Amino acid sequence: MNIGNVAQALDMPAKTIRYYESIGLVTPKRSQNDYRHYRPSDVHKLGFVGRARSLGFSVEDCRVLLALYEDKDRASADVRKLAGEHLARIDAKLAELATMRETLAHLVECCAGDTRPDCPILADLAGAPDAV
Amino acid sequence: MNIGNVAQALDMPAKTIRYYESIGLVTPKRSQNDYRHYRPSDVHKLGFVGRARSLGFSVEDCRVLLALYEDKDRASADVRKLAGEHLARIDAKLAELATMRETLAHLVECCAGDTRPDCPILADLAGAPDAV
DNA sequence: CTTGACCTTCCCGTGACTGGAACCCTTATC
DNA sequence: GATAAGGGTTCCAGTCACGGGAAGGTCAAG
Repeated sequence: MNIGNVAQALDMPAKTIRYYESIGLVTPKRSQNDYRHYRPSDVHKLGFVGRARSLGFSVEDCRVLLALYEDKDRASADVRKLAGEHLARIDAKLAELATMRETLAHLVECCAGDTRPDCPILADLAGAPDAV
Repeated sequence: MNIGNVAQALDMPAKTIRYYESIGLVTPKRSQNDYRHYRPSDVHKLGFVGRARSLGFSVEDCRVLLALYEDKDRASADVRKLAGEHLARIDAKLAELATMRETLAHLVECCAGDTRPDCPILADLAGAPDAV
């Protein structure tokens, strides 16, 4: 398969696939005309990476996950550790975003949102300590 | 105030403050020795930006918010619109993260995490359709 | 006078791509 | 045979919001 077909099949930009090759993540063979030639196993790996990315794993995590996937003697504990750490990061991010959301939602609610200039959002950002 | 004092007072890296100047966000005067000299109003603006950033606003949003803050004839609706859009982005991100978290937490739970190689996390990433 | 803590500018690196330029290969059509 | 469309290739620059670190100027204390 050429890069375009792979891109279409996996719904992944060709640019991204080339990027993954540039960092040595999935390296296809080349045809005589220098086109990238993806075998089914390459396509499979790219799909793997795509799914891991959609779960929020970093590309470097994907590299490790791929290596574990290829290693038939892996310990599942290694995978779970990686995934658990990632889960913790997600939870931290969720908590951070939830806090932001609370504050922001409250401020938006309190703002009249009309033609008058008075605005509790700006007042808060300016450092007013009046927690309404 | 010199940049170091401001950095300490606002708990904001000096590098960040210099960066804000480099993009024209908060521009201090200079002393004779070419040191940056921050007046109280500059410090206030930096604090404003810091709080807006901590609510997740982009630096460009901060620029707009600062302009609105300085404009005594602003309409609060403009501020609320900006904040509302940002709130929507946060909600979208929250939803995305929550979905990730669900999937990941489920997979982590299902993984034995021992010395055996069998791992539902890898199986899922590999594209196995067995939703346990 | 020297030491150490500041400050300055400048440039490179981050993560994970995306956009675009300039150019090559293949196939179909006129 | 020329040409145009639609692939592919490389490389370079930009994104966002800084952070690290080098090379050097300035200032207050001992």
